[in-house]
Amino acid sequence: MKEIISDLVRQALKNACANGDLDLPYSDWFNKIEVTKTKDPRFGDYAINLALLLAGPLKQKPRAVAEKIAANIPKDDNLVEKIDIAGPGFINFSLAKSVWLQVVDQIIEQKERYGTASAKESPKILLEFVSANPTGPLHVGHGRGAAVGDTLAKLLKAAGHNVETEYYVNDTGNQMKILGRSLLVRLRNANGASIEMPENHYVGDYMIEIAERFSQTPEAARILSLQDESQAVEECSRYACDQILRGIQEDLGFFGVTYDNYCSERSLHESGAVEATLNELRQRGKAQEKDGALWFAMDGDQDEKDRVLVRATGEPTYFAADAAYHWDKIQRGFDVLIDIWGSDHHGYVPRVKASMAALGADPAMLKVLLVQFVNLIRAGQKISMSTRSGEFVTLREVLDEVGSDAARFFFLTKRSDSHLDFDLDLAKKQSKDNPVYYVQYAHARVSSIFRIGAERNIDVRIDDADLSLLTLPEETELIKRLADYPDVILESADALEPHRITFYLIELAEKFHSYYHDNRILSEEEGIKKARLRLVEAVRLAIANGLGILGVSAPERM
RNA sequence: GCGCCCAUAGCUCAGCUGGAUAGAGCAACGGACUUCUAAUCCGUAGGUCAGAGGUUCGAAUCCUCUUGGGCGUACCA
Repeated sequence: MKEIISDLVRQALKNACANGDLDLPYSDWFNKIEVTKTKDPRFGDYAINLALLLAGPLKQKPRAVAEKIAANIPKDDNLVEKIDIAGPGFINFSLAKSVWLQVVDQIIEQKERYGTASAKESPKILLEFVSANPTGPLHVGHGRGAAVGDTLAKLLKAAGHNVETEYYVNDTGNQMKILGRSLLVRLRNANGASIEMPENHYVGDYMIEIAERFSQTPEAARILSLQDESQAVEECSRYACDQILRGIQEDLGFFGVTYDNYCSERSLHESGAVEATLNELRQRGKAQEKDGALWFAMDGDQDEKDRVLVRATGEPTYFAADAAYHWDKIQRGFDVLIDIWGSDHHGYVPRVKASMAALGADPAMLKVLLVQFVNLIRAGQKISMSTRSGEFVTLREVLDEVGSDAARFFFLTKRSDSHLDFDLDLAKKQSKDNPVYYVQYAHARVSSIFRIGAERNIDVRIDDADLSLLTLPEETELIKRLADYPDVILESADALEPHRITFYLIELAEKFHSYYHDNRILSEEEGIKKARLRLVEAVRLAIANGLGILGVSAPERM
């Protein structure tokens, strides 16, 4: 919808330049046309502030500039009902009624495609999220990352972007060794030994289950008889990692999250990608030996200090693998890399960007979304969580309690960069307090109107509806909100802020519930009935599409 | 110490990338069910946008400082 306005203004600028009304200092003003929705209906539907921006460079009064722009806007009564100049120099547009009515037709025609932009060829985006270490089950914090990531992927696709999703599996390194040793100890103890679990090892219940399952395989017996301790640890590690990763995938599947690709850290080592990256850094003079280790040389103020790539023991650090991983992403042909990380990793961002710069890539390619922690609230109290003691609430537990729909929706009720209080009691509540039900209920209500109508042998076909019968102000208002949907998709995709969809849906549902309450859809009057049915069907489609992006179901009845 | 993020109604949060008189929802108070689902709706009240400067036509939004929270600051991942 905003595109319509900006097209008009672009045309107006062109005309004004041609006829000498305006002497534009820069041609790129054409791109500075920013159309905003107005807050107050007195200011029309949309507004531009271009005259205020141009006033300075043109050395003219904003209102005078506005007059000149407005005078050059092509007249089209089917499009624009009214143009006003207001306040310090805003140009306000009121669109013609017919434009709004067409929105309804458009939604009915496009159905699930409404709000989606046509696919673009480039840039290629790689979206990496969750990537939790396969050392234990996902906890709620990962759940938030999963909800944000998966929704963002759907959102970017809807906005026409070319995006792939990926999970990076840290299946090597110290933590994997500790994991393997944790399993080996359990295995041996299950076979009569009584070894104490070393400090900082994985003691969670899930490890007991894995050990029990493992001990029933012939593999376990073979490993127990191995003389080579490190090989036994290695094999245990692989088994545990495999089992845990499978569990993670199961939980994610239950949460409606799937990936286009999994990338294994071990494979980066085995394929020589890590070594190649280190060599490249050496050649470029960005990696130097010191104190027996290989250090990454940080340029200027990229990061606080140099970082180790290869330990004195000869083992590469996580950073080395991650530098290789991001380099690998670039070589796979991706133009934009989006990583979603827990906010506790924020200090890591400059490091990875520096590694990209050192390899000759543009660090701006990488956009890191930091997702803040989740506090679980029950009965008004925070549930304390600490990873160290193993006292964390798993994603699965939350899903089992509140369901995937409520969980996904709740994770997206806040911007990802602020802390989220997740109220378990609220998420289960079936009332207006709970925004998930509120939005889903709007969808179910529309569905039920059609269902009931059909049951009562009422003609509920909407193909021949005459929308001009929609004369109530709240009907126009509802349509205007529907018309916002494509803009919301584009803008939230652009800002990488999926939570905007959530808020949009709540507002749309509010408008619908209010309209529904005051007006009978299955009206006695045939024409009005059809027009209203067509309108609410459009509402239903918009809600279904929005919920689809959130990965939340749109039930026919509740 | 240094760095990153955050601070908006009693509570939980929006605020469309610097625009016009800062908005919702809870909670509080007062109303609406013979009707297509009351899992809903309508109304009232609630603010020094943490504080102080600065930038400009214009600031919750940008810059500096202060205060108060979260996180980070490993040859861990």
